[in-house]
Amino acid sequence: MFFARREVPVKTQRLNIIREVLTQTPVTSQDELRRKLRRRGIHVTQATLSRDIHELQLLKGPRGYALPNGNGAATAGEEDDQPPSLKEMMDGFGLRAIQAMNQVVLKTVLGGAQPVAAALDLEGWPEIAGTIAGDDTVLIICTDTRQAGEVATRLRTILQG
Amino acid sequence: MFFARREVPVKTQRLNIIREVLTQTPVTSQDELRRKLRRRGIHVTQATLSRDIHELQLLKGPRGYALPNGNGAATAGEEDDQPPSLKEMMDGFGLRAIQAMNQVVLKTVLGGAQPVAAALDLEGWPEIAGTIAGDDTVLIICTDTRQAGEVATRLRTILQG
DNA sequence: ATGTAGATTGTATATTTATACAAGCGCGGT
DNA sequence: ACCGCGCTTGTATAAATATACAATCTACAT
Repeated sequence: MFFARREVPVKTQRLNIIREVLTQTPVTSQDELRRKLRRRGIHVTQATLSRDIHELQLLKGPRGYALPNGNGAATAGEEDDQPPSLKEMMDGFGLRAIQAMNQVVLKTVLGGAQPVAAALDLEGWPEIAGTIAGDDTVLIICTDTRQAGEVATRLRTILQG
Repeated sequence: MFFARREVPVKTQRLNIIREVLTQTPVTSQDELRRKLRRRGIHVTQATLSRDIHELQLLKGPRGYALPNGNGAATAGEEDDQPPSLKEMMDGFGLRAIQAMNQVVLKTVLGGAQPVAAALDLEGWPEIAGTIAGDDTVLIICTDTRQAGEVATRLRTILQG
């Protein structure tokens, strides 16, 4: 018995073929995928496919497995999209916070409003009913004036830390 | 024993809350979702959630369940024209309405704010002075606090019916 | 009221997916 | 050579998800 020279990691090759199969035919279970791969000469178990699917970050919906959105290309890429922390965003973009009745107007660098608002939403502060972001201004709506004062203070603290 | 009057399909309400929960915290299993709903007073079994998830066409990826991409509203339904009704928009995108003084903050699915605001403008409710839409938030400005309360209530009714 | 059809849900279970564990392989250092 | 380390995989099984079936419940017509 001898083995063919291994120029390419078998696994990588298999991952590529999996993606190809998915663009061609719908696949609704790992076992179905296993059978389809077998027809192409690739013989692995369901367990391996489970791991492959996880690695490819495939999504499973009612129509079966699908490639991750858009940027499907980057294979081995592994940077986590950690939700950006509010502090980071504020340090990077935030300028100042001004209270106005039950609202707080947060000025940012041009283009910074959207990301700051997103980070703020993610924090889910209870005082905040919602935010709306323009280009360099985030409007923060609080349920009442007192809460707005609270929020403004806290934002200023972050701005200075 | 008597039953509360059923003004609203319990199911629709639950579906809305599921979507909201998903925008706030990651959910990696149906049982986890079940526990999170229970904290909000909704008590159903895993089997029901499995069916709900299928109906919402949620996607499951390595990070857990996620809302369907962008145009999540358009179901298998074919006909789409006419003036988009507010109800349709709310069913498709709306999450919840929070009153804040003379304003109402309406949270929506990401990308849903613009269409919902447009539909709202089209209705021309007299209590509403104007609306501003971001990505997932519509800010509704009313002429006074009382009117805002009225609007918030009506929006919630639509969300549940 | 009574009946019927369609929805909705829970229970129990089948199906599907994830993973703990151990075996095998390839590679580099000793 | 041998050892050890990291990576990959299969087996067996745990965990998660989907579904058949039956019980209600709702709406609507009789």
